[in-house]
Amino acid sequence: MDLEKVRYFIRVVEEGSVSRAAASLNMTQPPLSIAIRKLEEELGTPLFTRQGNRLFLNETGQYFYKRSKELLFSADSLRTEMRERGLGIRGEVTVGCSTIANLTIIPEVVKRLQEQDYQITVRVMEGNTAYILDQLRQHRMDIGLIGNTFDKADLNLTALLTGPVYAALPPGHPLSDRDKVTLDDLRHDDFLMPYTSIGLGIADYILEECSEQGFEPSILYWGAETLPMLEMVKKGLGVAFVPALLLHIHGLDLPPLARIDSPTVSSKLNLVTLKNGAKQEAGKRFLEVTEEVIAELKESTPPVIYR
DNA sequence: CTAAAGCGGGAGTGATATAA
DNA sequence: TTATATCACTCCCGCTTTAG
Repeated sequence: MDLEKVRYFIRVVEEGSVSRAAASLNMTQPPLSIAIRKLEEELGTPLFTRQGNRLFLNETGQYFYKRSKELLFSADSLRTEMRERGLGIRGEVTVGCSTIANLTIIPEVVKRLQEQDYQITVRVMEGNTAYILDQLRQHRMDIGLIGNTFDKADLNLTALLTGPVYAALPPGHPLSDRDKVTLDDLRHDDFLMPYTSIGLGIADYILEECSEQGFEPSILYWGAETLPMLEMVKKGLGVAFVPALLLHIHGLDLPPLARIDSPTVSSKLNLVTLKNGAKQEAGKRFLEVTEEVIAELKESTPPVIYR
């Protein structure tokens, strides 16, 4: 069904005459008469009853008029929606990230998108690097924010943030009043290590640094998530290692933290996308805002007070 | 493979027939 | 007289064919 014909029909109904409708549409009467007849033929039912040379909208026509108005309204909405999608004002973006990124960066990004009147739905899927890469490759995810660094032929990796790593110290630890510590200071502690599934992560840098300082740490636990490890620290089970980003989470009850004083031990946040993935405008907008949030994060002082 | 030519159909115009 | 239907015609757009 041709929307143009439907538009013509509506005009004929609203003007009450084919001739007047033709004049208001800046055309002559014949094609409009033909358009109405073709529409009736296509629908298989008359929309008007004809008395001599006059048209009167019949019951079917009245119903069709109501539905036509809805149809055109819907078509207009669709047009606007598609235009806004094209401009990146509207759309959906699926992001994979760690719990920490989801607690720090994502809320601020969503807040700004809302403040700027973007109608972008952000779908967040928390998970480890392997899960995020898998979802990206299956086109179920547009953007990944991950801590690990790696080199994969089909993926683009961009560094967004590099910061220090903090050692979370158990209650009563002799170094708990220190601002910074070296790994050598912790050589007799049990380590709770963040597991790296793919590429290089915090644990790899720690192991490398320990090796340089001539010892092999006692690893009590390997875990994928930081927050459970912090609970283990509070129970006095060992020392955990957390990225600087953690300090930007509001309202966490953290154990004493001391910065690891080392050039090699760092925490990163990388952006990962599929190299040949479709770049939709909503995704680009999300990234712009994310980069803005991260730039401000670098400048800001973490809200967490630690010793 | 690309660009021009050819072709057909749809939509429009103006003139006119037709009906109340 | 007025409004719709029909006819012959033009124009334009998009598709197919053809030539280089």
